[in-house]
Amino acid sequence: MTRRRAAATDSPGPDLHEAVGMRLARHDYRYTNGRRRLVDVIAAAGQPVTLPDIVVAAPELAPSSVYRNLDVLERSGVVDRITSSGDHAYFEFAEPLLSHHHHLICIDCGSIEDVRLDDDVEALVDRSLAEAASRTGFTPTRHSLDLHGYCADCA
Amino acid sequence: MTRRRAAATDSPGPDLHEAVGMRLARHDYRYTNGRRRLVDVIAAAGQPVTLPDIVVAAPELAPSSVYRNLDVLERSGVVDRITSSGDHAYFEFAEPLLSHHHHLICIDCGSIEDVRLDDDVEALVDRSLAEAASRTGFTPTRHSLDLHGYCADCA
DNA sequence: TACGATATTGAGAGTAAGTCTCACTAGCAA
DNA sequence: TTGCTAGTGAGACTTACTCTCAATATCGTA
Repeated sequence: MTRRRAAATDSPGPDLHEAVGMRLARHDYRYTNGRRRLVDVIAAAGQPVTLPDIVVAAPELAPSSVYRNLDVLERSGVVDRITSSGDHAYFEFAEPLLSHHHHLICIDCGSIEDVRLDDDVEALVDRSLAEAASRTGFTPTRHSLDLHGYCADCA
Repeated sequence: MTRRRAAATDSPGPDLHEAVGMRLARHDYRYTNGRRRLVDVIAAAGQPVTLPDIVVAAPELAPSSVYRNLDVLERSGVVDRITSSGDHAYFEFAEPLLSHHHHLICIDCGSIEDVRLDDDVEALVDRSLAEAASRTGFTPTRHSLDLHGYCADCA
């Protein structure tokens, strides 16, 4: 409600679309108009979005296509899927399209907000986790450090 | 497959049932036979379980009752729900019934394994998160630090 | 122990997030 | 332009989970 990662209303720079296009091409996917529009909506939101958020912001996008394209974007490393306890999954840009951060997840209304930590904390967490994972033969790709509780509205 | 939190096959001590019973009573819930059986199954698994896991282990439990009782146990602070990208939600005992730990989540098969970190890492993470949360008016109840990647079987 | 009030149970119907199908269209290579 | 393949969209479909309601178990009280 209060914070925005950046100016949320203006269109993203050409660099974002270029980066997305390259990731899609690397996986032999085309960067169609519908996918470009979807990327625009996610960028404009400036925070994790659900499918209803997307189709409200861009009613011309067919829900079935949005679901399919979110899957394509996830496979291409453009988008991360966040599954909270709410009804819908949330989506936001993956690293490094979005700088590393974490989430404040409201266990009442299910809303998700972004938060960032100090670099040295991140480094320590990564080292500790990598060490613990290697003991069990696990190959990590990313970590998610989320805080569960009540948002300002639900407290 | 390899690790077990404790002897997984024998029945839990009376202290677990006592602790669960107290938490239920605090929320005006009864500790019925079905709920006791459900707690037994979760304890015997020694790792996060899904609804199919539960009804396979205890076919006498009706799925609708298991869902309802998992909800009751979650409200009472007995159980935590873990929503991964897989089809089913996972459930395991909440703290302090189970000591603080984190998860290795396989992004291929959806399996979830437990892992523990050093206390000083935990303390640092908690301090950093609490500080970041207080800035936005968020009231934290717990944190979840999960590692996403490929398990030994899917790597 | 018996009884009354109420929480819980279980079978099945219902809900809805997300996936699949398939005819049609857009994008790319030659 | 032409042919081939990837992408689209409307709607049917799947299924994890919730809701309903009559039957039953549990608990406090006498």
